[in-house]
Amino acid sequence: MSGKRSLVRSGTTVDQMVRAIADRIVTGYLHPGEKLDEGSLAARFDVSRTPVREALGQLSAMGLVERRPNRGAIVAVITQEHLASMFESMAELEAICARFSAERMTGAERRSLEMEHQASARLVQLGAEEDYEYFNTDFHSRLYRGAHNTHIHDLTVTTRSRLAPFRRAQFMLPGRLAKSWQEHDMIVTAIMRGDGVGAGKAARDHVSIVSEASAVFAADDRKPTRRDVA
Amino acid sequence: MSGKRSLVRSGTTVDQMVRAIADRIVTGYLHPGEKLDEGSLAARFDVSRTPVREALGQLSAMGLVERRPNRGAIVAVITQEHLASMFESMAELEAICARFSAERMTGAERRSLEMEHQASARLVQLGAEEDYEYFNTDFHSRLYRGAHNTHIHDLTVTTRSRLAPFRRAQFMLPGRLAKSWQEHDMIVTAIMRGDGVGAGKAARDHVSIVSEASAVFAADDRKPTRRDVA
DNA sequence: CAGGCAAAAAGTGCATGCACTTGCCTTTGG
DNA sequence: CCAAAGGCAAGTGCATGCACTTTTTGCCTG
Repeated sequence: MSGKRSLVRSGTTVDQMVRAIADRIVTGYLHPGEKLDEGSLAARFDVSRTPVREALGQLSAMGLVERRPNRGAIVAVITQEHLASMFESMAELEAICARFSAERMTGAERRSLEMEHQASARLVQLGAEEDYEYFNTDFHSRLYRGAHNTHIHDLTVTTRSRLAPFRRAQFMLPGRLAKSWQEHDMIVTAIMRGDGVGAGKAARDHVSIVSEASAVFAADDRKPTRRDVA
Repeated sequence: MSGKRSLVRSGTTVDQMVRAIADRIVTGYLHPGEKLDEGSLAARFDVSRTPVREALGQLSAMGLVERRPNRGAIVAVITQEHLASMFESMAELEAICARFSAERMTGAERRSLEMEHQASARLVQLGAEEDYEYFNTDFHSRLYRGAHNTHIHDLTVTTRSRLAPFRRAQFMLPGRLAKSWQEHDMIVTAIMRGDGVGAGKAARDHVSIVSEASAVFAADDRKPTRRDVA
């Protein structure tokens, strides 16, 4: 290939590739079932096929990509059933995190959780979709960290990221901000009074509702739109 | 490298390498912190470094291996804290599986679970450690499958395999077979009567007890024994 | 004799090359 | 006109080579 690398590299090239491709999958820029040609990807990112191959291997280990021996890689196709199972798992994982958070969060964690949560009420009033989404991610991250269990944290984060492409559906639901805030409020309240069971239940319900919304949209999202490269 | 491959290959070479190395880690043949030199591994399995590198990348994505850029790979070192978090997660995951199993297992699944469980009582009487261990694995697999949730199933299986090296400790505990059987019995009974909450609780306790036993042994398991290669 | 430095050795990271597999398209015999 | 065969192009899988980074070694100096 030519001489210069276009991107400034922070980690290794392979890491960059993993992040770049994973990002494109998670954000829905690459669609399930879409072919991932090593050569094209290599050219696209101006690296050789070797790091691309390694990246695809890792993504395949993470479940974001499917690899058929000798037949190339595609963005992992998620069946309706598997999607449902992931949402259900997510609900359970969030429930665990919320329960543990209620039992284990430090005083500082609790205060900061509640403060941020109260502050976010303003975003709801303003209807600031995007800002609220940002807060929402942060809110859930707090629950995951608050569980004080690194492994659950990891499982939850990766499951959540795998669901990301299917969550954007809920954006369109009317009144979802207010509803989401209400549900968060249930969780926060339970956590503040140290009610693990209540927090878990509230968190599970919260995810379940998102899940139902997303599943509806996901169902007719099967158009094979290709938007490959510049 | 020379010409012949020593092993008969079922999948791709990389897959073989992943399995081979993962197996050596999970079975404890390779110790946490042990250096994984690409060249040596390549020579050991008679392949070039390329597939070894890819395998290490995937294992790193799975968390079995740690990779420091430019500084090689080592078998993932699991801190006491992370180990505890994995056991705790395992307890929760098993609880979910048991709960779902109680609610969702088909008639056939329930019958076969109970039959096998009853049959295993004989292994306890005989003190057939190894056979019981085999049954035990099968028993838990049934719970994971019985949950009818592929994602939870996957999370549980991979977490379990990551804990495998630390579970062998419990082998030495006296009277553990009978105790384990009793605990299984609690789970089975709850499942048979469709008591999800009860099954979950019983499963959680079951794992917690194993966890405590293992943690004790794991604590003084830090000797850096090397048994590299032939 | 410890500390530090430089050169060599070891080992990683990526690019490239080639053999092989797969999919497709053409051709040919029925 | 269809089906099987064959060949071609595209693409994957692995080996090898080289540049670069880290680690080690051996020597020198204070």
